[in-house]
Amino acid sequence: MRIATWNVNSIRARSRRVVDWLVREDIDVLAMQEIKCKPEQFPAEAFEEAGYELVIHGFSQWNGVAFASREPMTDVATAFPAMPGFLKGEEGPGLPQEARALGVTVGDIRLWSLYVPNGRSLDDPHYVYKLDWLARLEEHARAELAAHPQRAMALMGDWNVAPFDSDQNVPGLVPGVSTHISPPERAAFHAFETAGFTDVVRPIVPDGFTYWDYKQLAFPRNEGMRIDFILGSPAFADLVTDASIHRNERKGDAPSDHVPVVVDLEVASDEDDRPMIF
DNA sequence: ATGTCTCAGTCACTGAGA
Repeated sequence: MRIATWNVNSIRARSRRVVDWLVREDIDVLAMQEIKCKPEQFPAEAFEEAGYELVIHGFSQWNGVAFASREPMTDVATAFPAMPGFLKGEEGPGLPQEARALGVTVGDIRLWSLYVPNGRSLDDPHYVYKLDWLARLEEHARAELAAHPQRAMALMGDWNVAPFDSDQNVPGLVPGVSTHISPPERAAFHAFETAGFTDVVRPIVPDGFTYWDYKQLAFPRNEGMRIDFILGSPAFADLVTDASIHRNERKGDAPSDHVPVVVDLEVASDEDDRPMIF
């Protein structure tokens, strides 16, 4: 079974490219972020014709998360418990939640598609929101693991954090000013490891970025960041047989600014179960 | 030089977000 995560940066602008990649790479489940549309605007036909079911969560032209899967998805959640909201110019509790988290169950595996808030700058309310959002997510992940210690569960998406210095090569990033590299963000990310969730890709793919800005020839200069991750519970990590970062998806016509991250699991899919007929 | 990309709102641009 192959599971992937991809910040697609508008699915309407990229449906052909995404579906072609899914088919070419034989992906069973894709977690998408930044679909940038409402469910009724999602280009569903292209996915369905290729054999994928969809679960879509989007409110507007901003954010938005979705799953495409060859196998049925159940137990859909459009937020995790106590997920903070945000509204520019407003503060305090009770702000509207954004479309940044989507949970589904495929087979026995619990999967989350996550689009962590950007943070914007260290003195912006969005940065407080980002840290709070990550802390509440970590609380949920920790509670889920305590309740179901044997369960395979993955937190996959655009984390908007470069956890290590080697995870970014962006001249404009300034320590003490820029988001994505600040100690509180990195601590919020590493808290998931303390909670029992490990980056299942890095041991197999130790190097490489997952995002390059459109500006300033960032991709040809390889001025990118590694900010898209798949964190797995112990049971999920035990299933992983391989992983890959699909750097080539940053090339060619109309790419997203992020590339897909893939894990292979030793789980029999329906396809594998089908008897061979000669 | 925030030098790109995407979408909304409104109709050739600007604003917002990343």
